Amino acid sequence: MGRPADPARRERTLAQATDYVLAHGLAGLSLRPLAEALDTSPRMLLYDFGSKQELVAAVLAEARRRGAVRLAEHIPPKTGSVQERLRGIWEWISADERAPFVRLFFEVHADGLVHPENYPDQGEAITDWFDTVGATFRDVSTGPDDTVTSTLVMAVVRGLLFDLTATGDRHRTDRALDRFAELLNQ
Amino acid sequence: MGRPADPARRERTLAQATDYVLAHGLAGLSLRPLAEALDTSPRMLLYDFGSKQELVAAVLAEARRRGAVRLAEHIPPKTGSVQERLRGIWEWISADERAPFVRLFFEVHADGLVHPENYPDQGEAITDWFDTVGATFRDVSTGPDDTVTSTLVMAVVRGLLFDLTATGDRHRTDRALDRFAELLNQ
DNA sequence: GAGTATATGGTACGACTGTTTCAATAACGA
DNA sequence: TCGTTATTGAAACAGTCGTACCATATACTC
Repeated sequence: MGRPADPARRERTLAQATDYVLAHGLAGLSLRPLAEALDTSPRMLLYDFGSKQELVAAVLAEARRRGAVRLAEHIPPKTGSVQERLRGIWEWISADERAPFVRLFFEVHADGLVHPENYPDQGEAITDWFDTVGATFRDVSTGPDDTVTSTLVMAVVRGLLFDLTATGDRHRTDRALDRFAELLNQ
Repeated sequence: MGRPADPARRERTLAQATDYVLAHGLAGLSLRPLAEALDTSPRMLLYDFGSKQELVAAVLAEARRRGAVRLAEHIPPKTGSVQERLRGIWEWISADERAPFVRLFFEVHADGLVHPENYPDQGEAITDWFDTVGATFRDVSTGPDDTVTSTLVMAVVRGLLFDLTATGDRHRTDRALDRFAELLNQ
């Protein structure tokens, strides 16, 4: 008996908080401004999530979940040349719409380097994509469980994303990716 | 007349502060703990640097200066194969001794994505190395002012550094670099 | 209605932040 | 010694932070 719990509220708050973090970043996140933007109170945020740390963990999990869904929607077809598939991934992940995700991705990585204890599953964020990427570039892989090709492809993508977000030079980064595609194809 | 100024104190403090930031990171930097570790006071830090923001700017400039010096000392020789030169750069920059620099590098980049106004010369941190890298890999460049090869090489290095710092998997990242060297050599 | 569990608002605590203010000290030239 | 400038200490200011406490309101069963 008693008033029934409303789990939907927590989920709604989590979704909005994730939007907020994607828009404003993780670094300066503070409960009071966040609560105000979400039309709630710090009191309720702690009531639903226990502590700021748990709230952040939930937000990051939700962001990762969203990213995985979008990636699944965009799995490049196995048809086409290596260049086409690589360009497909690059164009998708380097598009302006993905900028908030990319920014949060870099932010979490940097924070994890200073406070590794807060990110016990940081390695997964890297290796999670290997199955997908490895399957996509099976024809240029060295074998069935070739993690090296996936590692290199993702390193190029992340490294160029790093460059692009820092310099904004899309032309140069696009051409560098094309160059890599050519090398990979030989 | 009057007591003579002591510019050496500011430089000494700057050097120690740079050590501290390299050791502890930029994110949680606070004047009081910093001052205590440097055996001085917040009062003196502001006296010498004006504000925390200017202090941070000075520390980052100093860190960049140190990095440039170390890189200059380690310019890989133009002799040897592409693999050897690439491995030389990778082994140097991915060594444990460089970890504080790498960490600060990623931290500054991430913070710059959230607060671009604080890092007006962020692009330089990327393009600065192009002359050196381009000269080192002139034999695999497409021309005298080929920025694409430099961009790609540095992207691979940064991307693999990202992977290595997140997963700690040195074997896999080392092999990925070798794979890239093979591709580049053809 | 009573009983009960969930959901909130308001407020204050203790710790921290960068920075300022005021005063005192130290080292020089004259 | 005196004037002058550089240096330094102690304390306070105004703000923010995450969080805890206490009361109250709400929605349900019986």
